[in-house]
Amino acid sequence: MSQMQNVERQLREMILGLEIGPGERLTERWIESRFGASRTPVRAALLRLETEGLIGRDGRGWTVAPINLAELGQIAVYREAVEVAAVRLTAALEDRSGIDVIAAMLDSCDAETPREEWHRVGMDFHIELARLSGNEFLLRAVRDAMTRLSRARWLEVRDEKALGRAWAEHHAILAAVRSGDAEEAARLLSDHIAGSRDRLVASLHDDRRGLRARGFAVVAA
Amino acid sequence: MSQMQNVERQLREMILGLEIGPGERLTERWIESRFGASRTPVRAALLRLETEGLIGRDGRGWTVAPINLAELGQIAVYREAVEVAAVRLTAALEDRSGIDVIAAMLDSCDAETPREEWHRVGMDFHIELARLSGNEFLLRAVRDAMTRLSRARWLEVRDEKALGRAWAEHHAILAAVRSGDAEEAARLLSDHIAGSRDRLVASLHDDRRGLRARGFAVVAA
DNA sequence: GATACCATTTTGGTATACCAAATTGGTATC
DNA sequence: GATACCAATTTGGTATACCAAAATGGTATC
Repeated sequence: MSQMQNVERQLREMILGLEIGPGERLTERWIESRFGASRTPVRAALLRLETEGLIGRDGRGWTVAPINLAELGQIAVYREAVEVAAVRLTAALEDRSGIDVIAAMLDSCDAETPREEWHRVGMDFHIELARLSGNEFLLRAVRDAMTRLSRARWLEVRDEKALGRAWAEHHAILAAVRSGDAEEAARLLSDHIAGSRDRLVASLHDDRRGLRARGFAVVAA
Repeated sequence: MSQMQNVERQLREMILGLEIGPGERLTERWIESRFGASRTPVRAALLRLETEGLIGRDGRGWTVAPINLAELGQIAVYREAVEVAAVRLTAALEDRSGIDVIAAMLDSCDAETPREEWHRVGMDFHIELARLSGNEFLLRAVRDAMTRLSRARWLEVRDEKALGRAWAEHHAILAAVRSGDAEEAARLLSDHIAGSRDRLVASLHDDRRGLRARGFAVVAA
């Protein structure tokens, strides 16, 4: 594990965990002193985070990517395309063992589970489902999309009922995959993604003043 | 245009143009002397090319990505997902002017057009069609897929008849988009991509000995 | 030929100096 | 307050030195 990878991982965690907020300036010298690394691995880490869309350029300097409401809609279209393609492949597979693993992962979440874990499992459901497709490009696309959505999903106000509904939808998708019904799985997944996007955009839009009050950059376009 | 961007652009061109062949070793010091740059911008350029899938790691060193026949199949599935999603969005648009630009681009190719231009326009057709969708993620996915396919498509043995057929398919897709028939456009595009993949894989598989004789790394998995 | 050993060379990770470009903050003027 | 000017500071692009890890090639042995 090189220094570069360490810095990249830690920065990613700080950004996704909102310790460094959307829109914040990032300077190489700050990162160096923060992580006790020299400029070379820091710069390499920044380059990699840039390609993940977590940071971008502001003039010459670096900033953390803002929460972009318009982008959420575009990502939803993108994820629907790649996730549905993946779930069709997965539903055609004979080996169902991977589905059981995912179901167990979903079931590991209960009333005692911390919110962070619910958040992670909710995203991993999609990533792991795509992994079962065996298509590396679809997997990477889904993982990329979930990373880009991670902060927004975390900021979304969700109650127990919403979580319960999402989990029920997850299970329904798994059931369709398990029974080899690719059309049904695709339809359920499409609906799930669309519903998820609508609730997400509405929640963040309603709460944008509150988010901005916390210093987060929230942009509409 | 920084040194890093210059090195990245030139390296990409050399790789896509097969001046540096699939599987070849790349060392930072060679690149430095080749382009008269120092290590820092060279390393940054390498990192970026790595995320584009054009180069990868061989142990600690760098190599140009091989021609991977299995990957071609996976990319085809991926491109179908994202290109079809994009063409559906585009077919729903009221503004058809972008379609005319693409049609004109296709028509710019004739018997006098050098092969390089046919190659570029053939790929740009897909990229520009995706651009019309207005979805940045779909556009980037299509561009990424075409970049990864570029070398293989160049190496594919194609005669005038094959090119003519591909161009007719391009025009048919455009016509469906122009008439707002998203289903027809999606179907035609899917068929086009599947046909294209089958011919590509078959051509490269048939010619793999010849390619290896040229020093190109061609792998099946 | 195959294998082991070892000295030498190569290579990528890192640290740091230098410098131009950009930013910031203070001051003056209206 | 708004605007202009400018010195000081900050910041990222680049160059280069250092070093550990990896690779290479020669030699010895079976």
